[in-house]
Amino acid sequence: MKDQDSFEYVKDLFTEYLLKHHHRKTPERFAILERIFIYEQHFTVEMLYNQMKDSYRVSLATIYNTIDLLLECNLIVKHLLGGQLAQYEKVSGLNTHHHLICTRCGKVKEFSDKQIRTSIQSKQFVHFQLSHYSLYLYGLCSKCQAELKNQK
Amino acid sequence: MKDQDSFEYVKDLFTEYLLKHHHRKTPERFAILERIFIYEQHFTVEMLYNQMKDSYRVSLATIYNTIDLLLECNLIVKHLLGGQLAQYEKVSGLNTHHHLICTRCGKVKEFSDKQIRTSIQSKQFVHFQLSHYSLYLYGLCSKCQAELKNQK
DNA sequence: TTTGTTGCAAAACGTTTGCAGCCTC
DNA sequence: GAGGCTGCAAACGTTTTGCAACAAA
Repeated sequence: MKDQDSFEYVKDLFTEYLLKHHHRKTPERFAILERIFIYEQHFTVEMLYNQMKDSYRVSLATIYNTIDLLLECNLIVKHLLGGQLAQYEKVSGLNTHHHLICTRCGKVKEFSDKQIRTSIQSKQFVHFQLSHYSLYLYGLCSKCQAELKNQK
Repeated sequence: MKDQDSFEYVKDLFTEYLLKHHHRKTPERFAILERIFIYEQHFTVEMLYNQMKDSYRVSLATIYNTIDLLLECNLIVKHLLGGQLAQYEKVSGLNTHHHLICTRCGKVKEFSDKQIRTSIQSKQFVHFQLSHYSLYLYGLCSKCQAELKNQK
């Protein structure tokens, strides 16, 4: 059995999805998927575009196209955190985490809390079929707290 | 003591913020604030711009400017839910709610759950000063569930 | 009087779209 | 061979910016 976070496993899932929905298995799509699964942190389309120049050059249109497919099959999630660009993140197995976002410098930090996870996941909805969720906590990071203090 | 959700109360808070930060108390800013606090649901800049034509015409630049100020003093919150436009919402007192978002039709519904609220609000952070948070649950609304079923 | 704010229009920005040619299937 | 996919560039729509005129302090 393959490791659920390995590229091979994810590649299989994506292949299966493409076949099922009669989409084509193009080399561009797999090159993009491969690059995405290297990121440990959030990534943007711009990062992907610039950093793939050396390995397998693809157009922005293709990147957006592929990202849509990956979102549809839940291999990545999209975060709109207020900056210019949308941020994306690979979905890695079981550990859903939450986000701390500094409203001053925009820095994003992840954390995980079992009690919060449980309270959300145990919630039952009558008319809603939950697939995933995002929790964003806004506030000031330690650095910005210190800087604001010094300004006074 | 004024009702915490009344326009007069909110106006006072905004005035105080403007004075404290040496911003000017312009009629445009209060006209925008007044219109915003009529909305019971989310609103967009476009809605604000079109609907203020009759009462007090302001430019888009001024609307964006004022919205930034209202965000800074936590009288409204911003939601980036994936559509073209950013959505905003007035902050009304104590009842923080959460959002159910249909990934197919984009419809947004609110709900509130005490256990979820408590688990989030009781969380302590060492290096982070929490100001507010947003929880978005993605999935399929009942209508889209039915429509997908019929397609098969 | 000073200078922050406004309205207007142009610019900027990420993202989407149209289209001819290519390459899966 | 049919038609989905790609790259390119133009288009799109929201948001930001520059600037002269205005008005709050």
